[in-house]
Amino acid sequence: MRIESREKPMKSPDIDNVDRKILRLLQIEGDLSHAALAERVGASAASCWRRIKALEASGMLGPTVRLVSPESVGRGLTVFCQVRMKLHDPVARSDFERFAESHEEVLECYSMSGDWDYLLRVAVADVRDYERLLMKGILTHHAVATSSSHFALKRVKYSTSVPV
Amino acid sequence: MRIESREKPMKSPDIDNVDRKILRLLQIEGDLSHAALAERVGASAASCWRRIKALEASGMLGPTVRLVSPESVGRGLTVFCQVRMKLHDPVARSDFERFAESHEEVLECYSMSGDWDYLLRVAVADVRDYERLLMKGILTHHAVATSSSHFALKRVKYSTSVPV
DNA sequence: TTTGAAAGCATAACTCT
DNA sequence: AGAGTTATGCTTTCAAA
Repeated sequence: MRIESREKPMKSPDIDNVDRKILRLLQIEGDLSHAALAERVGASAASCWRRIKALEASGMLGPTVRLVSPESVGRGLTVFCQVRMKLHDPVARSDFERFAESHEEVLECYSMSGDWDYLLRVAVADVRDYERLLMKGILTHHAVATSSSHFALKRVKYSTSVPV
Repeated sequence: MRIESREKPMKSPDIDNVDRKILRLLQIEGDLSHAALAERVGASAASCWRRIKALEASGMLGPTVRLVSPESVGRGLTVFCQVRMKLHDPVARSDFERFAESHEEVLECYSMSGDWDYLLRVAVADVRDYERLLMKGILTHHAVATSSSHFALKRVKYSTSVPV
């Protein structure tokens, strides 16, 4: 077997253009019927149904969710919080990760390279609300050393659909 | 009229606990039938149907989407890119914002307070892929001065459901 | 082996009392 | 709020590529 370095390395295993169209469409309009889907991708409804099942089984196609606008529901302030840990052992880390998991106002949490250990995206009502989370939650967590908060002035783009 | 400062300032206008339950459930399971919903929130299916229509009309309840896992589809690398502008006039800003809008690999873009003007979350295949976007896209944009990239090692939490 | 057309069955959406 | 009506989508079967 030779060492290979292709030009186009392959996007993903077992996925053709029809599958790709299905994924693209369902990421935008999750409640499309099989018939409507079939019409748009150029296949039969039954075929679409089978493909969807396969995509679900393979783990590519995830859950159906409805999006709600944070502002309209009183969560108009998004804050990014960089966190540096004082303890780096696995149990401290997983303890902090459980903290992030269990708090519904933190919508995203990433373990990061670089100067900061974690980056959180938080949706709160206002700065008062955020102050509470920071003081009584993040900064008092036994494993965190320090944090830095950055406030969003405007949400320019928010998309849940990853390119396929 | 007196100046008031309530303890519990009101979560949102015209929304009761049943609506809240509906929003919570639909954010997790967007394809729940009205009947299933009715059973879980303690109301009739018809009532749920009416409430959903009202929530949609009010703009609280947004589109239905299906989530796909970025890794399974070859977009496993998440990068946060902080951008500082060299031009701050409205047309330069909106020009950059249109740039973000039009590039499907940038999933989120926020106008930020503090040292950086924008924060982008980008989903790419690998660092080579990111380098292309950075060099041929972001850094060569006429309105940006500089940028700083931060790579996610692991996605600890990703939720699309805002607390209600 | 995978696809498309068709048919029956089940269930959900919407209306009316 | 409840049942009934219409419509839609789900699922299987069969035939063909």
